[in-house]
Amino acid sequence: MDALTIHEAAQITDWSPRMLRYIERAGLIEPQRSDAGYRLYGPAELQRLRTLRELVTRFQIGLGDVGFAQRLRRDDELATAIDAWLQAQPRRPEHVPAADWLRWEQDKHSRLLALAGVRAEPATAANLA
Amino acid sequence: MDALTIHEAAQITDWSPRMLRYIERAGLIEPQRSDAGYRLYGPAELQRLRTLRELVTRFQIGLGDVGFAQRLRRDDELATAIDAWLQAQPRRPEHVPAADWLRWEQDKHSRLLALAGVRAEPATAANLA
DNA sequence: CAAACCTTGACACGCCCGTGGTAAGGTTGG
DNA sequence: CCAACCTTACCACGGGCGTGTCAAGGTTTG
Repeated sequence: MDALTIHEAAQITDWSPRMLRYIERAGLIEPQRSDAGYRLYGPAELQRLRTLRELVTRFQIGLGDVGFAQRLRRDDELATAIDAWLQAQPRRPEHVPAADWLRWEQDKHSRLLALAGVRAEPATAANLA
Repeated sequence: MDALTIHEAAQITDWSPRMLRYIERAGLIEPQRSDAGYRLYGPAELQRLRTLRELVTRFQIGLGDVGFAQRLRRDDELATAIDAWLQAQPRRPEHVPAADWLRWEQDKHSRLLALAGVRAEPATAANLA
């Protein structure tokens, strides 16, 4: 059997079993189930779990954000509406708004991460998948 | 002067002054400032405030979600990475995952909205902008 | 058959989000 | 000049997020 149980999968992907269930509930990674209902993580799921960790730590985003991106890609009406709204940006010639937002977004975890010494490796977007 | 102060803008867009400042802090709508630093909301900002309200109430999303979409559109590396991750969906033939996620996402506000009697009008995505 | 897993559900905790309020101080206008 | 606005900076508060732990019960395995 090349499918791992939740504890095994957790151990080698550096998540907790709790978080694996949470990630499933968020609709991000839904493993197969055995006849008795046990979660079975195959190689694909394991890889996905590892890259998910990469994603959230490297860009300082939450699982909810990834879920929202998924919803964006699934719900065309939502994507179109948001796109339309964002496109109607007021002409702001030499203002730099992205930086502000980024700073605000990242302030959340800044101290925590500084303390934890988290240092994102310069992995390319391509090798993330 | 066709630019409104924060209270005036709040009143006619049905936000609170507090939320207008919050929205600005989130990098979503940043009005001009007068010499003394007063926020000045022009017609464009007012329209954007109204459609923003439409957006969040109709799709049950948060300001953080809109901000994240904005970040997605601004940060190409992030967009590429997330896209790559989402694209690597495990082949799941007859499973319907989107519904679960949607339900989970919407459970947050369901009771509140039900009580408040919020009823999204079937506005099209196009007329939202 | 007992130990060691697994399941779902619940309680807890600290921090963030959306929101309101208030205080201390600057600006505007009659 | 004073009332009525504006600014930023805080405290508060309910609910969500990310996480751990525990209980009650079913499953797998030596």
